[in-house]
Amino acid sequence: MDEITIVIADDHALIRKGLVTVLNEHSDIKVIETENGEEALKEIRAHQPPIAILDVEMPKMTGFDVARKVEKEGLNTSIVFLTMLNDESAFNTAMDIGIRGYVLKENTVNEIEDCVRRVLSGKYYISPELSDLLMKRNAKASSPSSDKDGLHLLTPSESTILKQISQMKTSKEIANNLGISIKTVQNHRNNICRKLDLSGTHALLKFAMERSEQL
Amino acid sequence: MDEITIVIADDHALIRKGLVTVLNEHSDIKVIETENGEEALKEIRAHQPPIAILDVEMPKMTGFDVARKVEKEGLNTSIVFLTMLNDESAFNTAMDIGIRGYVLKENTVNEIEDCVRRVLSGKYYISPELSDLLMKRNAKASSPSSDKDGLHLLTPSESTILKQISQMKTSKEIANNLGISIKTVQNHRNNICRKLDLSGTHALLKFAMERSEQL
DNA sequence: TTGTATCTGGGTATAAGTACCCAGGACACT
DNA sequence: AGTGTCCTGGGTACTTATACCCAGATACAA
Repeated sequence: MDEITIVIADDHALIRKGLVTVLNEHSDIKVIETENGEEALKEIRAHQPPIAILDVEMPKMTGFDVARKVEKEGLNTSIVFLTMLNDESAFNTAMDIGIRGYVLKENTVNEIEDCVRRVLSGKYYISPELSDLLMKRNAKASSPSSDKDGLHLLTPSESTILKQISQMKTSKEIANNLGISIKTVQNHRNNICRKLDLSGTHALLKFAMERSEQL
Repeated sequence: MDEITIVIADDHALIRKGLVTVLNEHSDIKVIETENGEEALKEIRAHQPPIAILDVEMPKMTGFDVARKVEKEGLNTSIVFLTMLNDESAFNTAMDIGIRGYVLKENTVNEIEDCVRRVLSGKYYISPELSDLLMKRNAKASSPSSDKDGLHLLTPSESTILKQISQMKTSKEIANNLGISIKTVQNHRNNICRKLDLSGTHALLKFAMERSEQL
């Protein structure tokens, strides 16, 4: 099997030591130690490891800062947070960024292996202590149907077309489906953009896909 | 401290034995053993314990059947499922019923105490193995995710760019984020299209958005 | 009737994505 | 030293989407 590189970052030497010890029990894992966010980001950029385990509270750059950078640059590295704090807003922020693992330091030794294995296979690992935070998010994410956007001011034709846009159909395809001119469809698109106050490249497509379930 | 009653239900004597042993380490817990769903429901009705730990696969009534009854009758008992199966639809059904804990049998010994403690204090406990199922629930209609496409033949740069495409970033934005030329990004896009055998308008964008979870 | 909304099409312009062409430099492997 | 891959850029073309302009037809209400 190929050797796996893992970048770890924590400003406490003792915790780094523990992490390295646990991870090194697997001969196919190579650990790169760093002790602050800047170093971590540098190593992640250089090696693009499949996983980076980051302390949240670090000097120079926090784990959040690093994770946002990694996400923004689209680096091919899954981020796992390691933290002492069971904090709801921090957790939610982490989930929004797209963190793949969230482990509390209290039970690191038992969980870290599981976590790494699962994240490596493309899954998530959230410490059970955070299950109820996850449930809360879950509840929030499924419930809101707030119609605070201007969907209601769309005409029937516009709604029909918006629905098809959300299915990633092109104007040409929509025109064929509806038996009308491409130009008409394009005009409708433009009107929808104005009504919904959308501008920019693919803004409409983006909007349509995000709300595809409400259409 | 008041004594706590816990009803457990499992048709395997060995598992019952193990559960009782673990729970009895706390002198303030009184365990009521049952070996099928009907018995369990009867005991739950009679004692209304704060927690009942139910095997999912049981004769007479399954754990699901019992949980639905408990929920429907408004009994004051939190249900924890204990199961061998890491099954998505079963998990989702359990969450819809309102189960408070979901523990896989593989790691019961280590987790069951935590689980009981957390559920007793009104929280949830979901085995970390199920974290990604929980994540999927608030993400939308997850795809089959049978990853047999050519994602593996993408180079690191291509993967990086594909990830950003899935976030609906334009080539110009991606170029800015990565500090390279728009032309380079466009070339990468084209190469990705060829490798993944994609053709047609916005085929790449479509692909990227559909697989955004796997990137 | 007049006015408004809606659907329908056309024109024009710019920005972005797809689809090819090309070449130099960096790096690893033989 | 050569081979190959990868990243990097440039050129060209065609298609599509956004963003405006315009006008005729229909239907409905003041």
